[in-house]
Amino acid sequence: MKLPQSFFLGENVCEIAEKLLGKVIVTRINEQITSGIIIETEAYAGPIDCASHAYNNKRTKRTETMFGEGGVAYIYLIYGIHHLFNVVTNSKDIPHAVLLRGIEPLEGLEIMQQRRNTDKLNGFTYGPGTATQALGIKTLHDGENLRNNTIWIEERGIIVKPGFVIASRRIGVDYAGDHADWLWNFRVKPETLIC
DNA sequence: TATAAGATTTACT
DNA sequence: GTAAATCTTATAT
Repeated sequence: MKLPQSFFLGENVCEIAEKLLGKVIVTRINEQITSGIIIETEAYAGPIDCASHAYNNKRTKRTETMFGEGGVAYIYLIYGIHHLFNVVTNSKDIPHAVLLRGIEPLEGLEIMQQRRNTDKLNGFTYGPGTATQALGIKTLHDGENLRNNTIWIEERGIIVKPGFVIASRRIGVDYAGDHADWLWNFRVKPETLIC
C-alpha cells in the first residue's frame, strides 16, 4: 500500500517524521527495484528552524522544492559528495521536510551493495548519505512526486513497539544554536520492529 | 568574480 | 583522531 498524499500534508512535521519509522521506502531506478525499512528520520520545520536550508522562508533555486506541496522528494548535495533524501511535508509554500537518515535493507540487497561498493550484509545503509546512495537516489530525482513509480513510500503493516521510538537531538547542526537541542531526531532499533 | 562553509563519509595516521 | 573529497549558496570585493 503506497502512502496517500494526505499522509504528507499534516502541519506537524515531527509527527510525520515519527510516523515514517517502520514504513518502507521503495525506488525503481533503471528498472531496478530496491527497498528498505525506514529506521531513522529527522524533522526540519523551515521558517522557524535555524538548522533548515529554508530558515526564515529563504527561497533559493535549491530550497524551492521544499516550498511545494507535501509528498515530493527534496534531494540535495552536501559537501559536494553526498546526496541527501528528504520528504517534503505540509501545504504549498510551507517548507517543512523530513530527512531520511537510515534504512534497513529489504529488497534488492545485491543492487544496494553494488551501489555502496561493499559486500557487507548489515549496517551499510545507515547514515543519510549512504542510505540515499544505496537506494540509487541522485539530485536528478529532486522534485520527484512520491506518487510516481520512481520513488515512493509504502505501508506494509510493520509496527514499532510502543515506547521504543528513541527521540534525540539532531545531528550535525550544532551551528543552529538552541534549535540543535530540539528532540527532532527519531529512530528505532530493527529488533523493536514487528513485521 | 572570489572565498568560505555546510543536514557527511571514508581512508589514513 | 584527523583530513580529504569537492558542489551549492551566501557574502564579500
